[in-house]
Amino acid sequence: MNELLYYDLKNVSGLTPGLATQVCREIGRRIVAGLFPEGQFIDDEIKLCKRYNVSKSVVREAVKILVAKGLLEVRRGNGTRVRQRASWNLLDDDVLAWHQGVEPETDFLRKLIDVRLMVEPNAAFWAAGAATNEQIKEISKSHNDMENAKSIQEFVVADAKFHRAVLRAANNELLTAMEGVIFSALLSSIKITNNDPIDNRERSLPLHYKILKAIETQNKERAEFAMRKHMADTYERLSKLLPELKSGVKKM
Amino acid sequence: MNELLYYDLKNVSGLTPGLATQVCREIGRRIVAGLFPEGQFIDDEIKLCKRYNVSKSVVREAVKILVAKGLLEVRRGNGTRVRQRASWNLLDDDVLAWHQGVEPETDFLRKLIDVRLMVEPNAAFWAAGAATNEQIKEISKSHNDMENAKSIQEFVVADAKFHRAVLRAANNELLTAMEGVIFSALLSSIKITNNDPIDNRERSLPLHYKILKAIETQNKERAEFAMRKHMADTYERLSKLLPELKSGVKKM
DNA sequence: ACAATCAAAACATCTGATGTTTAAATTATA
DNA sequence: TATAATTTAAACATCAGATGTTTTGATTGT
Repeated sequence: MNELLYYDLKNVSGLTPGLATQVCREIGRRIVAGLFPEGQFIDDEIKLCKRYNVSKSVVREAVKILVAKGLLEVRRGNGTRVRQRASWNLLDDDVLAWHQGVEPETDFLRKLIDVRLMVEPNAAFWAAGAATNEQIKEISKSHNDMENAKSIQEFVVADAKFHRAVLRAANNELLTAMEGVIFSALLSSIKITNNDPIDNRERSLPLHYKILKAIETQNKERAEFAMRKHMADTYERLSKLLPELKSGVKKM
Repeated sequence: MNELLYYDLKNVSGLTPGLATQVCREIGRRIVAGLFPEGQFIDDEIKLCKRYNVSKSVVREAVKILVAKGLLEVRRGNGTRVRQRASWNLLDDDVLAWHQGVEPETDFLRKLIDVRLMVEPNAAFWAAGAATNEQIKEISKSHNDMENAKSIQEFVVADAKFHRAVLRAANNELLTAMEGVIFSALLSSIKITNNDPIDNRERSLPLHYKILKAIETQNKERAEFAMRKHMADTYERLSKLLPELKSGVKKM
């Protein structure tokens, strides 16, 4: 399970979470894992206190967080129930992180990649037009880290940081707020390609290099095209291992 | 301020929010309005209790929610500070709603529209391929409501619901999770075009009709094109009133 | 100067009391 | 019997205050 890696990328590994956060994650993971049918009531506050050995205030804070993320709905005097998945804040970092604990669902992975396909080529386009030297350096550094990675995990982390750097370079904070989608898609993908005989690095490194160069030379169209090419390649590689993935995908 | 309208669209107007939610919104609005420089400490729990006349547990729950939305960062023994804007969950419904209370910032509106431009044409494309009869009916109904709207507000609400219906019809819950971006962009736009002599309805209704028809006839490419056309038109109309808007926009 | 100690500020957690709301069970009535 | 009013139990909401832990910075001693 790559949830921890996800949190690493988010730089939240440093601070020790309080009890409320811990309980929140515990419950959140269960919900995302699909242990509760939509609309089902969860245990009441008192039972949750006993189950997790914490006081009522801790439970209440944990529940409030989950309500804020759209996973729970509290009705006074009635109880607390799990909201339908369509109401979840699926772009929330925690919610995406909790998906990492579940067996990668092909359908969800496809949706993640579809969103990447919508967002990232455009992000590359704008990055080529707007990136600062600082931001280009960040992209370049990540590319370097990909080349020098000594393990699959190191490679994935560098890969994620590369794409995050491109997103950030587009200078649109709404795009930056979507970086979780990329992390989630990458971490899910790696579970599948891990055992792939084809070398992930050999194939994707040159594609990343083209993206980097296009952004460095401020060639917007080429940056967009290179990113789209890379996405398509990712899609294709995954589809070979997961034939179900291909349905409904827009072709280049 | 259209924050209330935003919440209406989200169907959260029904349930009365508890004190924690109220305090959370109060503080959240101030943060989004930019009343605190990034990194600034907010009042400590005790002061917040006094200021809002609530108990400590209420304040703590409110703060926990704001932490969950990325607006605040709590450090034990130290204090609670406002995180940098780049860390906010800008796609969170509340965070977007709170933006409605602020004077519409041209720069942020441009970013909102840029994201719409990335997402919605693709959503229309997929909707044309995957929409159920139920979903098409929803789109059609919204289009009807746009035609019959008796006030600007009614028109905007119907417009928002049209676009939401298209998003939902794409059958990708990650896209649905972005509907807030559309609401926010629409509500901000209306503040600008409200005084526009050009009739908003006359110009955008036929464009919406084309989108609807393309989805009904399952013509993906045409649906995408029609949506892109509509977005471009919106952009153009806004740009006439706000010349600053045009910078960095990708042309069709 | 430098290091160890101490104290104040601020958040974290626990406990238990009391208020409100909801839904369901009960009772009263037509 | 069917319906309306009432009561009650369950569950969340809020408050108050006690105690613990962490951080920062001031104090103190070498």
